[in-house]
Amino acid sequence: MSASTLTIGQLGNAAGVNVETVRYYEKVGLIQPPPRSASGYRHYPAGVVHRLHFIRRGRELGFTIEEIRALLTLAHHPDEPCAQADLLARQHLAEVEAKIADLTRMRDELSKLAFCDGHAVHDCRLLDALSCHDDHCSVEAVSASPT
Amino acid sequence: MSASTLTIGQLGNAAGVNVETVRYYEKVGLIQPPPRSASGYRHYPAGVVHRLHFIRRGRELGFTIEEIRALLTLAHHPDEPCAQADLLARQHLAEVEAKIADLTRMRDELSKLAFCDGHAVHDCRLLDALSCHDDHCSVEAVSASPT
DNA sequence: GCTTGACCCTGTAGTGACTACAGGGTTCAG
DNA sequence: CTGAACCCTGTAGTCACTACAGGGTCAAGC
Repeated sequence: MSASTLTIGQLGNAAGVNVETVRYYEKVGLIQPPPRSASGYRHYPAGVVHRLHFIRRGRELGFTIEEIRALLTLAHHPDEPCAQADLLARQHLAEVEAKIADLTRMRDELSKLAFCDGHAVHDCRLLDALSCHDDHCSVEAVSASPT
Repeated sequence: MSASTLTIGQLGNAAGVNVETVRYYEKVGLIQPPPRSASGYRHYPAGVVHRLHFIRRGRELGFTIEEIRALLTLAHHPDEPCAQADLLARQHLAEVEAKIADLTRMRDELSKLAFCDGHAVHDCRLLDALSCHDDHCSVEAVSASPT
């Protein structure tokens, strides 16, 4: 093999990305289909490591594939203003913050009801909290369902 | 229709769950297939509202379908100790906390690099942060890929 | 030259928890 | 009797991979 190119395994190793994932990124168009050897093996120019690394960093920060596609396009036009990249980052930050708020609510509710340490089920705070105590439905209604 | 039973739409309304989702829960075995009318319509006993509500609350707290299945089974045995429900809740709380930690790291990284407000792309902190600055790969390597 | 094991290929199906049709049938009020 | 609102089944789509099945290729050691 040529010294200046990489097999898909070497590329994956270099960028910290699974081989299957590299092929997936090719399929969805995040990386170009590389030249092939006579036997059909992919041979990547070394620069692709950088692109793949960019993609991985983006994923680690929680950007979607589509957002990364947009960011890569922006990165190809270094002289244009980066207002769009800015907007993407702001929107993404807002989404992440919303998810944190969601999970924090969950955590607070969960830690309120954990833990009863071996009571019988009919006293369990968790199962109790999940159940409904309106007049029109009773615990028996749940328990009555056959197993 | 009998006054004591509910159509799937009425059930969904009563428990705050989408009709399609009710059918999905039946398919995966969270709720029993109800009796059908001559024309094939599902007719639910009123108690199912309670069970569906239990499921919805569980989902809101982030439990998976399989966890809810286990909790429902536990709820059917009110005289056994609830150590297992406890364990599920503890594990789930740990997962939620791990997710919060993950997202918080993301948020911190994101808010560090947002926002450059209209600089050109080659100065953009976001794109810069995604890029790699090791010797073996250059920004040109990314920009060189055709669009 | 042959074997062995590590690597590579394609294509498909699975994950979780729904959601969104397509293409029909039923019910009921006006 | 008509039309809207509801119901049915079954399939495919979502997202970002991951896991095969069932092959082919390559390089090193004997």
